[in-house]
Amino acid sequence: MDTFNKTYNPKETEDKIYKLWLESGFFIPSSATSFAKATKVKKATGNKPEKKFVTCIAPPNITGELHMGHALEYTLQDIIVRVKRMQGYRTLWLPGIDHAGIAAQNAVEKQLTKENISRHKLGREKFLERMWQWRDQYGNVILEQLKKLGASLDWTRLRFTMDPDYQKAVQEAFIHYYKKGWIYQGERVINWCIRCATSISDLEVNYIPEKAKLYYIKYGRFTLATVRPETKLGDTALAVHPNDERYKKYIGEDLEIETVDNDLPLEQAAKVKKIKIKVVADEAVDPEFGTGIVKVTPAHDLTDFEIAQRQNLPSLKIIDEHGRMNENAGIRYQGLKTAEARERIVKDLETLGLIEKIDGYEHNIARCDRCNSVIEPLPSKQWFLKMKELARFALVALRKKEVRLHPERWSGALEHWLDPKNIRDWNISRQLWWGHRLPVWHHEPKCVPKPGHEKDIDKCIDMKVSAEKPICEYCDAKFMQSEDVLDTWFSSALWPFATLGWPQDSEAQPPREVEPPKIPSDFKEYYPTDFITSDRGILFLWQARMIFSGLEFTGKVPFKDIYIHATILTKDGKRMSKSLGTGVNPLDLIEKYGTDALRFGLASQATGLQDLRFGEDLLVMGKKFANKIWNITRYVTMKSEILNPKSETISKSEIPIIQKMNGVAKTVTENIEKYNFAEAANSLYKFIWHEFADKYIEESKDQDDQETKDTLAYLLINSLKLLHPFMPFLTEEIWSKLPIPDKKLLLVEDWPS
RNA sequence: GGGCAGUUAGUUCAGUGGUAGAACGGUCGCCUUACACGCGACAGGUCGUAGGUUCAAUCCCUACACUGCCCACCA
Repeated sequence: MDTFNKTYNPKETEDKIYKLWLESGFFIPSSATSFAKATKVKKATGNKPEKKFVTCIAPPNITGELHMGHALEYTLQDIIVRVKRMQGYRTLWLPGIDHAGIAAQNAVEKQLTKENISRHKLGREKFLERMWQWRDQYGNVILEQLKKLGASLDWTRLRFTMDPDYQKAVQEAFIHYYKKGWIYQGERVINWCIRCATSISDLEVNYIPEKAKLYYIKYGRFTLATVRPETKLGDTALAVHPNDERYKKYIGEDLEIETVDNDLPLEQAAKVKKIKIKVVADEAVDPEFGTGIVKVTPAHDLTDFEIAQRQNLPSLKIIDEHGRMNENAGIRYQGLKTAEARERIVKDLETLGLIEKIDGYEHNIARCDRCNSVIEPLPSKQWFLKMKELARFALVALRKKEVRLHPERWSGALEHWLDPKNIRDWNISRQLWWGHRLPVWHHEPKCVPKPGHEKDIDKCIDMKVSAEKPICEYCDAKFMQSEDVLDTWFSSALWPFATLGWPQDSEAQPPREVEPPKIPSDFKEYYPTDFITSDRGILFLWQARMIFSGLEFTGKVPFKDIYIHATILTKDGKRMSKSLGTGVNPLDLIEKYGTDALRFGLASQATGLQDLRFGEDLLVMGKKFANKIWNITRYVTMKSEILNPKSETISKSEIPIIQKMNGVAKTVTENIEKYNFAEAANSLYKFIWHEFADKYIEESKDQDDQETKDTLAYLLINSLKLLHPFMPFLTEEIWSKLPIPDKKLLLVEDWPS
């Protein structure tokens, strides 16, 4: 009786098989290994300590939907996980999602805009309700899509970065750093996104080349060039290079210059006002650029801010958080947006003859990574994490090869970023509502001591950092929690251990009076992890920060190997983007070709390159290959009614095709271990199609002896095993139909070695 | 400005110090009892440019060009 149709049909197979896996419980590490132990014939490895393999997922955002980058990433990770599981490791792959602070908040704000509501109108509490609604509605979409991909994740351990336990871990981390003196609050010039109305870190700024005008403005006897004339109103000095012979004699002088009188209202014609401005010397000035003189606007430029700190210059803030000129800009410009103010001031300066010339100029504009608005550097009170020590820890671990990057070249990039010479303190506070609120509490309003405590007013502290809401002991007033939330990446940085129960389950926990019930601790059991893979785009944002966080909080690197996979581009080498219409939806491809074809196609292109130009011909190949295997099975099962998997004599025989098969098994294993997925996939393809099918099957057609039948069975069984990590659905489906006595799921079969 | 990667058949990519490979596509012939999502065959490349090392270079070295990415940001 033929239980096989002529062609393989992924649609009838995939959901059914995934359900079978879930019901088996074998994605849960303990059940997979205990099952294997119970059923396996005792091997030489029987007495050795159990091997573990843990891999760390890059949790997708709650705004996420599966894209090609995910498809590649999770396919490769699943390949590793499935191989390890078959090799008998106790294998954990823990799924989860990230709350994605700014990205998720922007998504919900967009939704609100459509309803004509602003988040401020709604209020923080109501807005957060909407956020949680969003999380419930869309948060798990991508996880469902991961199942379509066949990812063998332990769903009983699903985590979210805002779970109650996770929130505690984040608080613990913040308080720890604070107590160490590594977290501080400071008024500094930071990157401010006008639209998102929050500060952002250096890594969240994109510099995009744009055409602008370079204005040459007269400053007394000098002329200097700027692209932002409106910041002239915030100038507190002029700076030159200390060794610039042209200007040496003016250093330290108070220079009288003519400028526009900004105390006159706009309605009146522009008038000249004379002011004095100091000339300072600073290394940061490039004598070659423009006229070699820089106007210093400490409040609205990062470099100028640093010059001002070195030279002890005052700072004058003239632009507010909404990107408008404030009262310090004078009544003439107050309230104008920066772009309007620029136009206006240029007009005024021209009227007064203070503009020498205007050139075309191309320079880099800072834009928000999340919403593409122009970034306004602003002085702002923010929280920072000192990076010097943390970066040094990570650097040492990298140099000692406690963490390895694959391909190795990425290690250099990471080391460069972590170099104490380059690293800057991390701005970890955000003026958002969605996220982990800082465990920082302010005494508001001011303390009014209760009777008997009048003398203690000096002891009262304005601010406390703690997990619990403090109450003032002198006035009984409750403290108010900081409005700010933490940068999403602060919590993501704790992912590898916070998901495993840190800090509750770790040694770091303070002694308890009553011993808690003994429950197996995931942290003790599964930390540190072995492997993580991700896109190169978050190497600094995420991997770097996980490394130093892991070292700081657990004393161990969070993973041993980082595999940086290729970025998927269109066939023309363009970025895949939904908004540009160049994106490809993996779910459409699964619909058209089947998951296994997608997985195999992607894996066979996963070389060490940094880009992967994606075309559907790969999937055509994968689909044809899936069908080929299906039909090989049909042939083999027609030839013998029962397949004997325990063909010890066959595996050791001199038959050339068997030798080749064993060689391929070795090649595949080695290449997967080296993350040469393409090589592994292609050697399998070549062997199965061109050796097994084209040659051996053709030759076997004239044979009917037992050795031939056993050989066919051996080749098929081992091909299916080796192929399973790449094409799990197809191979499991075939396995379920094979006439093999006492079989279990292919998922937990022994890996050919 | 600094760093990294790539440049091989129509396309996407392998590859090796000594006659250049795969997949997809193309052309021709085959419904051969596992598979037409197949079988058999064919066509198609002075391996980015210019030097150098070598008996010999697509592969090693140097420079250049182009493409892409990352870091820094210069007013």
